[in-house]
Amino acid sequence: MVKELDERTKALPDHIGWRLWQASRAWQAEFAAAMRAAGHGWFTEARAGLLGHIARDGIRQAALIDRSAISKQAVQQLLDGLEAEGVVQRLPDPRDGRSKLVGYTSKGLDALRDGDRIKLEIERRYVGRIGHQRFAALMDALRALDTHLPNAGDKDAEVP
Amino acid sequence: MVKELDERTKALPDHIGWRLWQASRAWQAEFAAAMRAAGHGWFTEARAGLLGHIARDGIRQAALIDRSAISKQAVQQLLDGLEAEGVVQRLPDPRDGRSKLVGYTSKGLDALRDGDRIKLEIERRYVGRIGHQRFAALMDALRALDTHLPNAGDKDAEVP
DNA sequence: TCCATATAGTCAAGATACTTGACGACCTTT
DNA sequence: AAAGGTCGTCAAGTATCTTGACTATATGGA
Repeated sequence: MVKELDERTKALPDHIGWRLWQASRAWQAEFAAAMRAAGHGWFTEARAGLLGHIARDGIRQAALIDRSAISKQAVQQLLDGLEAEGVVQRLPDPRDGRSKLVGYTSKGLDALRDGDRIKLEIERRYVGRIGHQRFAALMDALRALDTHLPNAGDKDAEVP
Repeated sequence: MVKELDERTKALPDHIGWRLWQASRAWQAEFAAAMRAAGHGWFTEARAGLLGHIARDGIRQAALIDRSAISKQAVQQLLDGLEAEGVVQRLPDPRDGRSKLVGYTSKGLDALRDGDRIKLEIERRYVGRIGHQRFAALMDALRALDTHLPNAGDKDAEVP
């Protein structure tokens, strides 16, 4: 009946949202730490979320805003930071005077390569922990869910 | 070969971390929106993350700090906000003059009840989307992973 | 062609959610 | 009772994200 032990062994929430949140945060933290340890000190979880939407061959900034679940101003500020770090660059779109094309610098592409390696390492560790079968089932279920988020700054996002 | 269409159909990342992140963010957004719609306007995702660690019968603040993956000052500030909203209350620990016991007010317990209902609704929708079997496999794999995070402000968290 | 309207990006200001550092109050151990 | 650890707090700063207002460019009719 020791109170201290009680508190440490007390049951945590055990529903899908909680489990997803815990797993996601743990993965992000592990990945970001490994990236920073690999020499990419500019790497943060917020920036990672944005970079995930930027294909290797670049993307129009407006399309990036569409895909991200954050406001266009937030995207802009993150891009400002990434550009200042020399990870991405914004070039004028020759086909549209309003538009900017967001692409990686060579520094950015280097980071992507390290990121791919780290992802595989983490994945291997996960497979080791829960087995191939469970891991495959996890990916399968997550793909089937195919969740997507509305854009924060977009008032009409609810209308299908 | 329309560029616009290309950008919208271009493949997103498809690794475990990305999928977890997308699923987690979508769940959180859905849950928080439903909570606010249910009259709990004070509900935010950051606060939700903390409340998840507070059992119905309360917890010592120090234990809460232990469990959360954020600094003790962050926990404190979130508690300050929740206390100001009348959701939780901090009482002195009769057994330790330094310690505070964090517990729910009746308003907080009301929110927990609504939260439980909303969780089940979302879960039902997920099961409808991917089927019982996939959903069970998802929960099973996430439980097996049993991820946990180190505390941010704790320098010695790495030492086992 | 010219105007109305929509789209792309930016600038500015502010809120929220964190961080590190310093500190006072209390407990425990010797 | 003195030393050192734990618990909570105060203060200040940073990163991330929001809303609002604005400019420049494109588009689609009248």
